[in-house]
Amino acid sequence: EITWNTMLNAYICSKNLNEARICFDEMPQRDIVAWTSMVTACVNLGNLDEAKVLFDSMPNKDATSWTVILTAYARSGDILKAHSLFLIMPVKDTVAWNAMLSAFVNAGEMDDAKKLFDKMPIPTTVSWNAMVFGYGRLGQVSKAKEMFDVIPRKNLESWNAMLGVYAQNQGLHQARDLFAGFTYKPDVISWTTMITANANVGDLDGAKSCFHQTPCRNSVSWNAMISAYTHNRLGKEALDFYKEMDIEGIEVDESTLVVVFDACSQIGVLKQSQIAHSHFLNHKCMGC
RNA sequence: UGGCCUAUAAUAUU
Repeated sequence: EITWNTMLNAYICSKNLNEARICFDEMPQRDIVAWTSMVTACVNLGNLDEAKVLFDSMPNKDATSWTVILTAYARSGDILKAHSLFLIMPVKDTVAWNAMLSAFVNAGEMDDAKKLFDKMPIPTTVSWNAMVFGYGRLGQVSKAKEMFDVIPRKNLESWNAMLGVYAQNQGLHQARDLFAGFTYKPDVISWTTMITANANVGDLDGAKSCFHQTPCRNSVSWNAMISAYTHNRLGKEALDFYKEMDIEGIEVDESTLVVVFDACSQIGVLKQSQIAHSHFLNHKCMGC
């Protein structure tokens, strides 16, 4: 049963829904995990309607399966549907509460989010983190900070979330202070956030310094640095950085292409075509 | 073996 599920997941991971479905149909017995995996697969491939049909035909459902479909509707923008699913699901565990909370948060509905948060039987660090993030999104930095300050057991994500609030609201000095007081070793996300915090107020030297201090730099670090330049209308510097990325053999992703395209629009036509050419070559090798 | 929070880009909202 577990090996069947492992096989099913292998098909799902390779985005091979048809094979997954055949595997699913041929399984001697389909447990709740197999059903939920299939629903998740449909959701992840953007097929919400099919996911709902599958969900409705599940012989039994637990909090996990309800949460999958709830989150799917929330992400599709149908917050009302998500909420009605939340109301009718028979057993709500902490993850389900957090999923509904994030649904409100991502919709920018912080009043609803706060009401739900206050009603949560067992708020977790994830719940507080979501609230911090949500206030920050709306530019309510002080509210975010008040929430952050009362998180009983902060994890690294809590610190990163608060750092992100400052970064997105032009609070470079506050970001620096917070960063200096981290009780965890900053990870690549913390550092990328610091790059953005600097870039958002035009401090490119600061951004570059953070970039160079980043341990285990990944594509996102590079993308952040390239866009630091483009946001400050420095297309040439952005493209120089991209070339460096290319030389270092860092994997280019869709964000890289978008950012570099932006940089191209800031420079001359001749260079644009050269860059476009090398992008094309890189693009052909992606996703292998 | 399946579901929730934090980084870069775009989009939407402001």
